[in-house]
Amino acid sequence: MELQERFELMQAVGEEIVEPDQLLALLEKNEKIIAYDGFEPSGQIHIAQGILRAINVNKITKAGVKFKMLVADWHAWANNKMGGDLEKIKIVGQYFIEVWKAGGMDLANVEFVWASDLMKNSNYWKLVLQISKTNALKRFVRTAEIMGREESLDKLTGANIIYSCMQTADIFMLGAKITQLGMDQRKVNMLAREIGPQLGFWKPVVVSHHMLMGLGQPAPTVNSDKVKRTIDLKMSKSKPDTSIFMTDTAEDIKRKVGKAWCPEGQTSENPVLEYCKYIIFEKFDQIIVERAEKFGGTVILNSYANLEKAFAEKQIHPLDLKHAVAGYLDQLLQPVRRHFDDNAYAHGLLEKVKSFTVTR
RNA sequence: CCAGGGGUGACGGAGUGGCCAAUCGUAGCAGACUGUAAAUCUGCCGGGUUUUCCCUGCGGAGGUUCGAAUCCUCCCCCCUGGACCA
Repeated sequence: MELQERFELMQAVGEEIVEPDQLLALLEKNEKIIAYDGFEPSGQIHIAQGILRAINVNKITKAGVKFKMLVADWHAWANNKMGGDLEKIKIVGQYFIEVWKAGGMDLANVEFVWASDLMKNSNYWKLVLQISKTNALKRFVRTAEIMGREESLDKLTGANIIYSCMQTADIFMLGAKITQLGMDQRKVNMLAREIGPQLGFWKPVVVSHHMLMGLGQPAPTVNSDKVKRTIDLKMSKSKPDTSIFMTDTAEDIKRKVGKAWCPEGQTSENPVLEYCKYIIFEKFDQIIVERAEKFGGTVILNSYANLEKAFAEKQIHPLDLKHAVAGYLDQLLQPVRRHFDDNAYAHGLLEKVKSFTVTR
């Protein structure tokens, strides 16, 4: 594949790339490149981590980059997920892997890595310590948003500081020249760029993907910072009715999409349109919106741009669009549901995960 | 370790011996209204399938009292300042 084409695939993934010319240089070397993303097993997995993650991984592996999916069990433990119960976290991690395997990800160049295995290497903890020594405590505190935490000395624990150092160490232990996580993870990735060379490693290229927004009404805009806003809006499993889980039933999807925030004619911060753009048009060539004759009959939109234009001009009513979106999402989730129905191992995992209480 | 302040339901935050399952706000849920959602209005919002009924309950364990979220004792945790350590 041509260099330019590979670069464009990466650009399609990166809402922000630091820095593009360094990415280009990296691709140009034509050596084996590893990109990674990490996940705290913290409850049910939603479509942003499932479908969107698969779409992006597929682009990256298509560009000739190997992808490592880090199951961050110890990180989740440090961050007190699943009540801080490592055994539960590991079960959730196994469930995550089952979802990914069934969720349309091309696995040929994907490797699943458990954090608890990664850190069996004693160099891991040596590196964590080295990293922790590079900066004043304050600097690590400022990365709190990667854990979904406030930058508050009262609320963070020592484990949260270790977490930041671990996540930085992960990059180098995995050999990741590209960190390909969500926009909410940029602070640690930036830290890694800064201290990688100091510790004799490389400066990873940070390719941050878009964060899918939740279905609920967006909070009023408090700060103008774009990254903060993204994080405010992002889909969160702690609000179950504003995120669609990978194993939701058709009824769940209908209900959740039906309740979604979707002002007529408004194209910004509109989750229903956003899912069309980032998911449905990535998977289908067109969206068929079925409508009663009195509302104009069925229409076919063959690109997101056309849909957005029609919606802005109020030619497409939110309710009709919602029906269509729910249908397409349901189609995409069918194989996952089927896997969890047919496979006894996967089914058992899901039942367990559903029985666990999610903690923030 | 010492002194002072504090721990209340998903969160914020009242209540300081009976009228407290616990004011109020937010979130959540249900309904009404809009061809969606939102806004607005109404109801619910610890559990028991209805209840003027029962159970659980205000950090934990005991105690005083006819009666405790409210008083006492011990313990745990958090905050502020200090001591100790360096």
